[in-house]
Amino acid sequence: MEVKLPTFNSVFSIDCVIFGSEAGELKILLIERNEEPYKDWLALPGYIVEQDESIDNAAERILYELTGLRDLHMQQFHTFGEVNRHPQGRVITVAYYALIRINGQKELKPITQYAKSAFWHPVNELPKLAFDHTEIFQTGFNKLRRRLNYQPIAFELLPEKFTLTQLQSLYEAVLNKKLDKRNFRKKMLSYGFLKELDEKQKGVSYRAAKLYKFDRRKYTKIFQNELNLDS
Amino acid sequence: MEVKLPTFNSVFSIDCVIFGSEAGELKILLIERNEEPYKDWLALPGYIVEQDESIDNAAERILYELTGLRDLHMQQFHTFGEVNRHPQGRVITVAYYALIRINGQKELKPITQYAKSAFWHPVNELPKLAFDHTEIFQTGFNKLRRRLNYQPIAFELLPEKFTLTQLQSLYEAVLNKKLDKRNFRKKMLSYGFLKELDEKQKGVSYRAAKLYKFDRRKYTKIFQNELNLDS
DNA sequence: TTTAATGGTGTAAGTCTGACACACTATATT
DNA sequence: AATATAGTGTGTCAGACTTACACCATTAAA
Repeated sequence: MEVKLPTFNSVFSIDCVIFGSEAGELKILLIERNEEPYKDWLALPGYIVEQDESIDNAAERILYELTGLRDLHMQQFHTFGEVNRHPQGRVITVAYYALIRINGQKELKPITQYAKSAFWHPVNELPKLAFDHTEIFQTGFNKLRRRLNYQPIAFELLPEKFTLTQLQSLYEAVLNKKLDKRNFRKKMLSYGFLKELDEKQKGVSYRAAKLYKFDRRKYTKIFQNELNLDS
Repeated sequence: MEVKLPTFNSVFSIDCVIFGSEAGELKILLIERNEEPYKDWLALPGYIVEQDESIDNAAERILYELTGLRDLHMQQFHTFGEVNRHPQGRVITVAYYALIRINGQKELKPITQYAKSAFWHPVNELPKLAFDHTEIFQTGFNKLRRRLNYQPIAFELLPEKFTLTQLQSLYEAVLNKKLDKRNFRKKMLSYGFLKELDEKQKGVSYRAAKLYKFDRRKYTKIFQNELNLDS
């Protein structure tokens, strides 16, 4: 005896909380909606999952179609399933987040008509967002904070070569508190996955700082154990 | 101009990974399915979400209907959205987990016909489970491990009065490694949320151990800050 | 009374954390 | 050439925490 699946019971969608950093400031990727409901509002990039794609793939596709960005390593962090999240019916959403270095090369440009534009916006002074996106953003931001405490993920946000001061500012922006310069440097260097370069910062009108880069091989070696548990 | 929601695109369900401990052994709650597909297989308690209930409510309802247990504090930990998880079509599942003390009083008894029975099974030597439930269980177990490292959640699993050795055994079962007795006791007691009782263990044929209970008020006070970040 | 089984306890070495202040250097300005 | 400016780069100490490690105490049963 075959038993059939019940008919579909929900609309299923993805929202993306993408953090970037630029000019020492932590930013988040937003789009301007071009569709009702909330037409013309700002929102997190998000859309509906297709029936024949996994949610991880859907997240990549949707982000790409709405913003032009691809190949980020997004991770889901929470699923929002209240009944009245969407004014027109039941929608359940898995939220993903990722970190990325912002650089001019990667152009932000929606592929589909559903977004008018995509752009980076500072995480402070965030405007009102469509749907429950403010809550989704907050949850994602908290997740990022907690994670930063036990995994050095900040490198994803920085250019390839960076100074220790830049790294520290980023930590301070995410954790929202001042850190002690000497202790911060001591600790970061003690991990052993920062590679000191023979280069210095350029174009500054004061003593130039040494540049470092992130040694992913050493990092992986060191954080192997923690990562193994991370599924 | 009104734009309608697309028609529903998925079946949405919940699975529950419920940990309990009994006789010093860590166990998980399973059901015997009474429905195709996977009729007669063992599985995690799980079922389909209704259109008019939030996923958190759905999780409580479903667990109750399949096992008779209620009022646990479940938390979602991951959403499974591969395309071919279910042999009959697209199903997306949010997995929840919770900890509970097993005691004889709470009878396990399915309310609905969808489960033949519900029972506790040791987490070691787990049999093959229906669908991708083995993977869901593993992910949940890893989550539990990581969480135990920064929150003393083990109390949820123990009877009201317990000995330090019982507490330690539970930690060892979850973390899957031996701990040093003296260091473990020192550390647990140093937190200050264990209340020493004037009672001792009974019915053992060796020196009886002191009983302790968990002081939830102090615990909350101490872990307030960490919890605030935990959304 | 002896045995078997588990309960209960302290110390020392090493590691990590957090607090704290000043000289150095590159450029821009006069 | 001298000086101002702005951020770079560095060491130490105290306290807290972590880890390793071994033996006597108590109870019930034989």
